[in-house]
Amino acid sequence: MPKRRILPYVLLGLINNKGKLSGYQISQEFKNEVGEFWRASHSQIYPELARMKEDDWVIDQEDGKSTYYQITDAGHRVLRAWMEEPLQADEDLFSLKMYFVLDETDPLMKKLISEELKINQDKYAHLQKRLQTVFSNQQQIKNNYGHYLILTRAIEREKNHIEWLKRESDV
Amino acid sequence: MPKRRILPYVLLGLINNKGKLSGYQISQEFKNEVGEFWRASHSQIYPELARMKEDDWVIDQEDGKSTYYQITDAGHRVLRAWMEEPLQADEDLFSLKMYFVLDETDPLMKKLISEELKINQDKYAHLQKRLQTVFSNQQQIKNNYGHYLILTRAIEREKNHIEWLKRESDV
DNA sequence: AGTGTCATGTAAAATGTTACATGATTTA
DNA sequence: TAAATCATGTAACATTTTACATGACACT
Repeated sequence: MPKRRILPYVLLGLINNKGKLSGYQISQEFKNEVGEFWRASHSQIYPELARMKEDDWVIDQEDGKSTYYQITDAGHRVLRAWMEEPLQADEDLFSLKMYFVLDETDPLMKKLISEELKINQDKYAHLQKRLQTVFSNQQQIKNNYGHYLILTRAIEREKNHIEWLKRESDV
Repeated sequence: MPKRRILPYVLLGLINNKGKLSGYQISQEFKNEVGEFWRASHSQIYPELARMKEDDWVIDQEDGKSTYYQITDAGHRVLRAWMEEPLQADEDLFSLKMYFVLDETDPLMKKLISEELKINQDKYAHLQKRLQTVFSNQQQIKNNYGHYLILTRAIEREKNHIEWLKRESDV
């Protein structure tokens, strides 16, 4: 199975979040929070926007200086379908998809949190087991201290993330 | 400036960590912790190992079944030089480089921690400022709740990471 | 007049993924 | 004996980055 592309959905999500955006504005958006999860250069953005227009996911309007893109109904459906695809452990799309949820009462919010919680609880258990098997004595810690540090740190980070997810799912 | 490749250093680091590894073993290593920070398919690994052998970063020895690679003195110097390059805010190589530090007393350990601390303190301050500017009233939170959530979460995550780094730098 | 930013686009190069291939060995 | 895993390699395809290009406009 070929790996699904992410870029078009990111562009769609950004355009949807802001109402309308030009290619240049999108490239600037990647300097903000969304850039933590996904980045794209302008040489990817402009051709991608053209493809999305071809597919009628967006419509464009020029104002002489810039070309602005707005999402269509078809684009909305495509974006929504992507956002509702279940999270996969190896894709790490939680924050990105969450970023595109606008309304606090959208049930997708709770769905994303519970899926992410499940994934992270499994990951936490896995890391705990790894710690036991890889570092069963002091000598192994001493000889691979960096590995030990990042593994214990990963466990702490997962624990922290799980606590936050639980807090949020109870709101 | 062309972006430096990471893959050869990862392979070098893994080989150095384990003493000797075959291409297949390296591909299996990516299922473990290091896979959190970097991944490569076997179709990347084998040609890359061949290139590294060409450059005398590694030497190979076949045992009929597998080809094992060991790091050379030249390879050691290349790996060390890469590990000692200062961390950059946009590269996120802290955990990966840390993973390749074997000895608890290696001064590189403290260096990496202090560089990462500096980067993350700046990032923390930046995120705090973003929160103030982007979400200055309740309405903005309500209309972009996902963005608000991941931003506040990012701040908490940075805070947690900074605390851990401070704890480790005092050890 | 020169630098920086806005704004868009294409081309070339590098990098990465998936598919195609093969053969040995191990396990059920 | 069939399926799974070990083990390596190449080819085709997809994606991303960097470089090349252009022109307007604002600021100093």
